Amino acid sequence: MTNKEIPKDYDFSAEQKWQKKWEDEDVYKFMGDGTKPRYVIDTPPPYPTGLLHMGHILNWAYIDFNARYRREKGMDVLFPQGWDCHGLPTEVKVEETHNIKKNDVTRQEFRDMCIDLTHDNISKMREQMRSVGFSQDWSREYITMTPEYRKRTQLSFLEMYDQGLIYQGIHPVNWCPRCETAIAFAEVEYSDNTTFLNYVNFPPANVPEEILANVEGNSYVRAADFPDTADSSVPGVLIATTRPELMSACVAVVVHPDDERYNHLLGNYVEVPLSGQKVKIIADEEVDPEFGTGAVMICTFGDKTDVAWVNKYDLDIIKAITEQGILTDAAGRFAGMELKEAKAKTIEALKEEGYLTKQEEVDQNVGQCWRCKTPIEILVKKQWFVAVTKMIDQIKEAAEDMRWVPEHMKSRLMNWADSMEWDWCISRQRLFATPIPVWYCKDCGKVILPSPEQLPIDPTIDKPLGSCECGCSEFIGEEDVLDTWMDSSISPLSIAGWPEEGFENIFPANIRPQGHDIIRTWAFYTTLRCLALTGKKPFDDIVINGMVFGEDGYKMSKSRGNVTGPEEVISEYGADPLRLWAANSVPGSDVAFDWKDIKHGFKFLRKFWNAFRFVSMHIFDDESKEAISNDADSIKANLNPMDKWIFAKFMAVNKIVDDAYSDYNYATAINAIEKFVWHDFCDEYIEAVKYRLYNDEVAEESRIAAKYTLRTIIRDSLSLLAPFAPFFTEEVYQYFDLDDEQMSIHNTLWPAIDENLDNEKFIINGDLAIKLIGEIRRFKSASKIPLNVEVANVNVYPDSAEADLKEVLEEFADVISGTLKIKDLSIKSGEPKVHEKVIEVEPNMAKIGPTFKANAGQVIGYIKSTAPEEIAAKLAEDGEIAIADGVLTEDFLNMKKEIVGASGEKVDVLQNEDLGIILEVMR
RNA sequence: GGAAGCAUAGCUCAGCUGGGAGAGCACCUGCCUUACAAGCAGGGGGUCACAGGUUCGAUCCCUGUUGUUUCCACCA
Repeated sequence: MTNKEIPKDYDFSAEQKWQKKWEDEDVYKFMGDGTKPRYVIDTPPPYPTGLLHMGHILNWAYIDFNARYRREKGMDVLFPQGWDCHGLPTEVKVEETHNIKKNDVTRQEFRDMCIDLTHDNISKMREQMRSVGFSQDWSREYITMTPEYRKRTQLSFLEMYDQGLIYQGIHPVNWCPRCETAIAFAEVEYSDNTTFLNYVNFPPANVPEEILANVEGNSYVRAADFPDTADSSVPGVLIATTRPELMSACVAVVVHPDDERYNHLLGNYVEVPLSGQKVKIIADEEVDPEFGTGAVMICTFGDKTDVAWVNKYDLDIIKAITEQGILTDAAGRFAGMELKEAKAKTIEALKEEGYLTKQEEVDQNVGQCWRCKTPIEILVKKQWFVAVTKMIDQIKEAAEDMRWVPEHMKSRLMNWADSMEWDWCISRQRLFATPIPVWYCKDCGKVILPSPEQLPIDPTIDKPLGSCECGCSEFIGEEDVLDTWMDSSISPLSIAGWPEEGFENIFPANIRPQGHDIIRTWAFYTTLRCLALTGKKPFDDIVINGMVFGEDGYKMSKSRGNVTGPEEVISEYGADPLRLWAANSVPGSDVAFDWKDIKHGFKFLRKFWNAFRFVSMHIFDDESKEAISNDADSIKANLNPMDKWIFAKFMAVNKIVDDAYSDYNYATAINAIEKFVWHDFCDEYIEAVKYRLYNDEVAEESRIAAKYTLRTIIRDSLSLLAPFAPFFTEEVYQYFDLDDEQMSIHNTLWPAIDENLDNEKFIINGDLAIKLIGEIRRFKSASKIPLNVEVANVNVYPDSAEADLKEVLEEFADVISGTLKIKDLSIKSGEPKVHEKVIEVEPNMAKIGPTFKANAGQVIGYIKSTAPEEIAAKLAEDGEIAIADGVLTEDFLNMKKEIVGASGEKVDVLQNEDLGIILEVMR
């Protein structure tokens, strides 16, 4: 490909060509044959909305960097892609687009529509992922709605049921009246609003003993059993409530045991206004006497505390709300009303009948459905549960055994585990989800499970293989379906092929990348499920990515209008700059999108391209081709000190970048690469090598060594950059002469460290030369001498006290004079004819501190209070100053000197204290 | 109410286990130097939020305060 014209500017429009090449050549194929160490990524299965947003880009960019890096390090990488299909949003979308309600068609028809929509969305997102250059092995794709996946989900249900970890029970559940389904606590989010706290008088009720005897164990007497109506005007207990519409479900009044206002009333009964039941006054420590009136009515159920109290005191349950959020017959005159209406009417009635004494505004934190934002209710329903509370300790242990990046994210999971009070409700009253694989015997009601071979099943359609123990052969299929987290929480098992033989070779995964917003759901549930099903933790490392904010610093949202779509960036700058933006961030922290960063990435690639273009003009000719292919070893013997410098620098950068990639510190990696390529290689090395390429007087060996160095550095730099910029690096790589032209850079290995060139001395020496070059450049710049104009003569006077300095400079003399166009450069011995004057003496804390310890302050005081010249004079005479039980020498000081007087009027004198060098420049 | 993160140059952020602080962008000054002017060379700019403490020495460790973000929480 060397004869090909290399375009003047980098053209990113070829990106898709490379993407196709990679897929055609199966560059990302996971072999799984054990010939290479395996590296398994438990990629998140996104919800198929049909649109990839910046948050996805950030998350997947991290995953892709990691996958590509591990491949370069010789690992067999499994980077699968899954899709978490089931859920309400798709159902809603289907209803919208087909303009139907889910009950207008059969269950199967509705599901089919959901499946079609999901397939469409997946293929859109798959294309977008390709356009960003993500390197999934698409042959390993999984889709949670397919029969194969459902089989696994249902099998996992059966296994956990057999272990007693899944059970059916009557429990309070969080209920979304709009979605008409139970939801898990993890799906409840809280929002602040204000409401009225209503002060309601519960008048005293004198319930006769004989009636109380009939209600033993219960805290309340139904209005029907003791209809005597109390007088609203007689003060009983004043309770404060934000939910007056639930008064009909009140089963007790609770106060703090030490509250003197009420403790004489404990055990007495009061009448609940409007609905008329008589409830007992009981005591509990949880009541805050400071809030409201210090007296609380317990309803079944207004909130989570009610549930706790009902359980604690074994109170009766009055079902006051239907699944649709309508009041039941228990609500008497308010039956059939929606909650909002009932609340208004109740308050009205309380006012009219004289029960309501006061209303005050309070802040409230109300739980709502995370998908539709409808306030949740607590209902008592028969539901399926996973026994989370049995497994808390195991989960915490497993979490301790994982490597969390960043570390502090672990506490989110730990806190969540510790706050777990209820089991995980996994049944949902929806359609588009994995069916719960059970039947009930029509006669005896026994739960009938399918055999594993039968799976997947839909119990509303399929039938059990045999009949029930009781002889009955008619069954009712469970209509409820599973929470979608039941699907996605087996992802690391699914990608490993569980339960098929050999899945242990691919499980646990090496890494779980995910957002911090789903630690309490996905990470938590996955850990739980994998422990239950295999006894093992699901992954070794868990790397958390942050959220993406818009350019204005707020979370990207349509309503705020600060959304930038990835496709917008890609069409303008290509995918690689977008990836570089993602790279330049710290895992776990939130990142703001910024066009400036995109442009910077683009500029870096163009800089790299230009460097390559320059290099390409020299390394693809016959001379270097032949020499390099024939005898690399003898070329290495001829490396000039500048060549050794850039090689040694490269070895150092190689190690830094290698470590950074393996620690997920992508910002460190990209910054190190950029600094090396842009500044060390382009600004310093290329400038210092040009004279060897252009000047015919330079020996051929030197020229070939330069070409070899240029070629190797640029080639190997591509490898460091390849995980970040796969398209760009492939494009450049393909210009190189290859043994196998079809080979992709993404099938090549990480550059090895050359021990002979990994030498810090080369770096130190080269840095010295570069500083000197900079010093003279600065002089030319300040003297308005164009950099390409020749300078007649420069005398260099290295400080004779600095060991080896003269030798090093002599080694670099050619480079220095060649780079700066100095006609005659001499490295002199001895001192120039100038005087030095010490004008400032600064203490060197790094040396004084450890030596003088507690006396350091005294030493510093001396240095600051003594004239610089006096200190210099003493040192010049004795070489040391006795002070504070110690000896102060020049090593402990940073002395700033100035040159006084020059050796001749036509000579400019420069000095560089760092280097210990004085220069005489003759123009 | 509980827990956690963050606070460093005008802006966005780096700063590994304590030894007088860096990058990019922005700004200023030069230069069309045969890869690159969307470039190169040079430059200005910071009591490292505040107050204490440990230490010879703190941007870094400890305590508190303030501000900010996130996660969690039953205040009826």
